[in-house]
Amino acid sequence: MAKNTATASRAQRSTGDATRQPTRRERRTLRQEAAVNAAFTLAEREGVAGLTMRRLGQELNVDAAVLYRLFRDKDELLLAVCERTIETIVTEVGEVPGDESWQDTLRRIAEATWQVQTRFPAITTLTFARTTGGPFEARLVELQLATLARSGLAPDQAVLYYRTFVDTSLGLCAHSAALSSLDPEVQEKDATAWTRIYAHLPADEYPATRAHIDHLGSVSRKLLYDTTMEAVISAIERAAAAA
Amino acid sequence: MAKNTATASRAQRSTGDATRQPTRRERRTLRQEAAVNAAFTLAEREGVAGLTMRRLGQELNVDAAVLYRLFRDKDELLLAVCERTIETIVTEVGEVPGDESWQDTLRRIAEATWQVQTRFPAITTLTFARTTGGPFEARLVELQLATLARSGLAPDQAVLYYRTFVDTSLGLCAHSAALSSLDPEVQEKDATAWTRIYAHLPADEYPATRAHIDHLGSVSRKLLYDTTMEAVISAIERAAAAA
DNA sequence: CAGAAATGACAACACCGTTGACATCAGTGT
DNA sequence: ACACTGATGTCAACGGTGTTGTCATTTCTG
Repeated sequence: MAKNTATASRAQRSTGDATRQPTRRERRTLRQEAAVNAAFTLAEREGVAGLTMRRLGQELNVDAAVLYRLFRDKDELLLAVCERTIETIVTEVGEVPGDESWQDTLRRIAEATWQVQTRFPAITTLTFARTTGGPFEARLVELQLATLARSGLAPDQAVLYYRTFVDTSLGLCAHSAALSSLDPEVQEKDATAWTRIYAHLPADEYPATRAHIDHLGSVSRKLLYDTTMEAVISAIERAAAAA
Repeated sequence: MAKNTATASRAQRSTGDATRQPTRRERRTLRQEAAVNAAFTLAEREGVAGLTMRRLGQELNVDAAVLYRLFRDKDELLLAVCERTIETIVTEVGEVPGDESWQDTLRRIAEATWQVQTRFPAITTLTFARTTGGPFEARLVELQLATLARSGLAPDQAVLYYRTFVDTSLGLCAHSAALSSLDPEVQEKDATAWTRIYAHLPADEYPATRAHIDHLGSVSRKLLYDTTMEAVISAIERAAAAA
């Protein structure tokens, strides 16, 4: 009997009957998603150090111990947050037109990754080096490998340049996110370091620094990112042409 | 009179008379350097989370409170550690032969950065996004700008590609270091994810992943790093040729 | 309707960064 | 030689962290 009702309500869920109250299991995942949502808003509002289990509980009007019934520990919560981030990237990438060149598809992915990093720097800092093994991660990997394959590279080369592309993008996004996640005062100090410190170095010992001092402060992180990703795409083009 | 003795002992220090006991100020910097040294060994032995003020004090056979007389807070200690890391990189770069091409000098710098990151992944993870404003950082910036200038790029372009080079190198090194700094069990999980998860995806929905599965596990991080840095150097070459 | 499962609140543990109070010792000026 | 000032070290404490266990209460199920 128990099995029947469970099966029934699960079948019901797939029909989308909204009047029926959700199963226990459904409630559980609903609450997990609520926790992930709250983690996003909390981390971006309070910074990297502000995302603690107690404050997350506060955000959900619930004791922190409850979170340990939804996630084994904080790390598992972060993995769920990470998977959600990847989902956001996949959504941001959207549909790839059939006639789009593989170069433009890579550009589209790089742009989506950057946009998401810009929107959630604290989350990016906390999760950029993790692997979720979740469905959205798998979809993104598939899209990237399929795109690289379109360049005509042999499988081993395609994999090499896939990882080059991904890790370069991730590394730069994480770097930018880490800078955005520092204390505002430290951030200000770093930003003005060029004019505060480097402009006053002795010109005889630091001629190159002096010669370039006017331009050092005015390179935007986005321009830098685009320049690097174009360099990687060019490298892939040349490797594909050689094959 | 007080001033005279102070001046005397400082002059003495510069003469290198080892029999004389050090000034208070010298003792202070000696202890600071000892703390930085201990921070390195402790962080690499116990991991990122193992570098705490209390344990660092233990390592030095001293109460943790003493450290707050050497550094204002943990962040200032980390900045000192970071400057020391840069010093290590500068040392690793060594003397640049006068007839070396600017490309090879960039390769030399990239290699040194990678080597140091490999040696101290935990420290790299803790400090990669910081700016010290210290003397070794200034020297490294000067060397890199001077090298970029040798390519013949105009100052604004030289600065753009200098930052592209640096941030790409730093981002990739930090990414690698972060992976090396995860719990060994998590690290193992991530490393085997390709065969554990991706090899069992349905082939009809994930054809590209399936087609490349044999190669996915066998890309070394160093090869990936070298590939990216060569891509950046090629981009600089093309930009220089266009100018 | 009784029993089992889920949920929630609370206290507690060990550890963290950081600060303040106090004792001790070394070096200096008179 | 002595008093004194400043550096050094020890200890306890504060508020915070991740995490676990206990216990009551609610909710679902057989």
